[in-house]
Amino acid sequence: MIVQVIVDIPAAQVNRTFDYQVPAKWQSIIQLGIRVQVPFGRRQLLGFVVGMDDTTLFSGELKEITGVLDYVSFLNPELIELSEYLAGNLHAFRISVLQAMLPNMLKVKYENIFIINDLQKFQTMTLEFAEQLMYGPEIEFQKLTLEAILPGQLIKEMIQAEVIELEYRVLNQTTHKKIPYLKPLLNFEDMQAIVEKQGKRSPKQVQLLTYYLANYPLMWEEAPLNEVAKRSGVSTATIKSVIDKGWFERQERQVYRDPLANQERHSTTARALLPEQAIAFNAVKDAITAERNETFLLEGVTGSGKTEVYLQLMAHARQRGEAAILLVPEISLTPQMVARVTERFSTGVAVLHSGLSTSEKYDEWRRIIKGEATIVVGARSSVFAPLDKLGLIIIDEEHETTYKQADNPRYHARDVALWRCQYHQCPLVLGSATPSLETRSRAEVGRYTLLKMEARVNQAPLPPVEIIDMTQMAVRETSNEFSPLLKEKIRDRLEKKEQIVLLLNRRGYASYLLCRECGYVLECPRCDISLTYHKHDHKMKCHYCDFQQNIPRNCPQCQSTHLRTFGLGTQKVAETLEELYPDARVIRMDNDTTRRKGQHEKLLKQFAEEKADILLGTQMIAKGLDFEKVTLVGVINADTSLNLPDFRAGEKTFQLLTQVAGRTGRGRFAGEVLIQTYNPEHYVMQFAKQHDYEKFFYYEMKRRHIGNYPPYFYTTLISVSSKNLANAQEKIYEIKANIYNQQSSNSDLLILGPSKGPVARINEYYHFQLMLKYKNKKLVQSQLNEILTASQQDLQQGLRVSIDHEPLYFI
DNA sequence: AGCACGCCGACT
DNA sequence: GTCGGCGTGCTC
Repeated sequence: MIVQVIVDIPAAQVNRTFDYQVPAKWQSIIQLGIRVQVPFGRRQLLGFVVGMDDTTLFSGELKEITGVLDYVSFLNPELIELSEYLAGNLHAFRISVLQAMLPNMLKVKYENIFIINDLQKFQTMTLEFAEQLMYGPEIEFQKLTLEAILPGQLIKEMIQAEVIELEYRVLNQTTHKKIPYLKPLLNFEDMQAIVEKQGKRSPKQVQLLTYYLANYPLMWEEAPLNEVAKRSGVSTATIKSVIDKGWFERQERQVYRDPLANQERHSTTARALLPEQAIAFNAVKDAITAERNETFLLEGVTGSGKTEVYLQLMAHARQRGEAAILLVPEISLTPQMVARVTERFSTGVAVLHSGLSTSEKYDEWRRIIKGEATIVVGARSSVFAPLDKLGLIIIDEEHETTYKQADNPRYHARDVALWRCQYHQCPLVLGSATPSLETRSRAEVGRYTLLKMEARVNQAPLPPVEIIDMTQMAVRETSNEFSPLLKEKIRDRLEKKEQIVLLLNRRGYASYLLCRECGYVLECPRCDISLTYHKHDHKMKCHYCDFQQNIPRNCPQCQSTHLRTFGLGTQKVAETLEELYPDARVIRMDNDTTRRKGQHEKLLKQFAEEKADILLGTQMIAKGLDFEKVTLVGVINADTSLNLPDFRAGEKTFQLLTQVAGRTGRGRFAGEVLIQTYNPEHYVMQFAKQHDYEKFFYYEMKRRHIGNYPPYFYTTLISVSSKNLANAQEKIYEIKANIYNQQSSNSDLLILGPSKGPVARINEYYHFQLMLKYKNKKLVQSQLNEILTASQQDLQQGLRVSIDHEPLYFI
């Protein structure tokens, strides 16, 4: 028996399968997708079985697999095929893709250990190092430890003399939670006899037996030990003594770590659908029933009830015995959101999000593998859930950039979903109030089916939006974050005891330290970017590397003491709010205040319970939250993200403004939105004011068309970085020249750059990049693969080359 | 990624 | 003469 294995080394040279022989003892448990231990060179490595073809082209002698790590495969044939497709498409290594598909717990650790075969000889040979060696009870040493203490020569000698031997270990990290169970070994009569005989002696033990007798035959099969103790009112110590007496037996049972164990569940039933909801529901439902691979764009304004449609669609898939995946952005994966799903489906729901521990995630994955969960809700990586019979995938807030992984493999969950739905011949639903231009344009040309929902469930109109021209304000006041109108409205809501949401658009904005004498701006010594002021620990920090320093007293350039922080931060605005409204209770939400796990949730809960009047925050407050007492939304600075050198700046700003505007007017109270901007005439502001996504779409499409940008062109960003500026620069020109030569006949290819990265130097690495815009994917594909293969040698010269398809950030 | 093999300079 | 530097190439 021969299998094809992908080994656990992310490098171009081994980015292919290697054939191995399977020893007879494992032939019955080997299956596709299983993890195995294989000898590779003189090491032992983890590998994934991705093929079971009994023939080999290898001319040498095949080695044998040396271990099997799983008894069930976590990858079905579909996912193995998908990994191949993704690796080729994303210019990533197959092993990286496979790892990205699986919960982290399936990653292994490696240990290189020197085993001592002959302790006596070892001790004599290493006598002069005895003190540092500290021979322990086990006669093993970590490879690195021993090498640090002993000279290489001596180690070599000992290996030669077989005094010590190097062993390569692969350590599986999977653990399974077990809980103790208790099972009586006595029958009813025996137990009765004991109770009578014991009389008043050991009353607690008698109490336990009496409990069993009274409840016969309940719990006479093995039952959870803690449960028995609780119900019978005895301690675990008592139980231990009856086990010792041989009356009972302690057993262990594997259980899943259930992250939702302590949550109360009320069941909900399907709500009646509005006409538009019903049309959307039926369209997708028909596709599910017909097993048709069709992609739908569900374009619904905030509050139009998309979630209800999702729930009913998933219920329909389940009714047919099919599984469904619902992807939501990590930030929207709140307990409320999760509860909404779990309450509708009492069982068989797996929830995957970053709040879970590695082992909890692993257990959720196992439930999916075993078919115990057929509804999967989660963030980006849940798109890989190993469901065998998929009936539907839904991506909520499909325009969100978090669906694209920022580091290798840079997959986009939307593309993965498209592939999987095609494989399963089932529909894909993309939901958003502000779809990405890529998606919306595909709906425009009929590749996706457009379903619109313009009516809101609560019948309330969308809140009126007012644009405030801040250019007038700038001259008049020094503290100009708040326009008079916004100040007045805030005061009004505070008086009415209503709530306020304030958005500080900080993308592309940071507070920096500036010398008022000479204009010097404090910069990171490792990156070409200014340091950001952090108030709570009073330090200047770099947002690209981890550099931080105290605030200097004097200007490093002119020694003047007139240093001042500039720029708008949430802390600063919070202070201003305090000055303006001393009685208002403000909750601040940004990266600093929500970094700790669970903090995000906690702050939102406080606001929901009306323990605060104002919620001030960055983008993270724009999503999902739904508080009916919020009657005013203020955007303090709408334009910071507008002027970024990014062709998606307009799209992202529009999405942000629309989203945050949707935070009000959700309840019985009418809401209102104020947007402060220095670009009041900008089309983004105007369309946001009208809540008109459609008009925005057509306008933005024209701009993209003129600029040859997506969705009219594919884009790929090639970046080179090195500590040596000249090397990086040389390499990027070389890549450009190569592409230029080989693609001379490709008239649809545009090459932009090379240019310095938006931040030219990050952590001592100089960045250069090249943007490719093209229409024919196939023509460019092979070229990019060549670059990836060549990057192996480049790496040895300290050059990092990376390829990013459809980049979302230009960094 | 590691590790071995291999080919040139500075020492016992 | 040998030890050891790290350049090149292979791993079923």
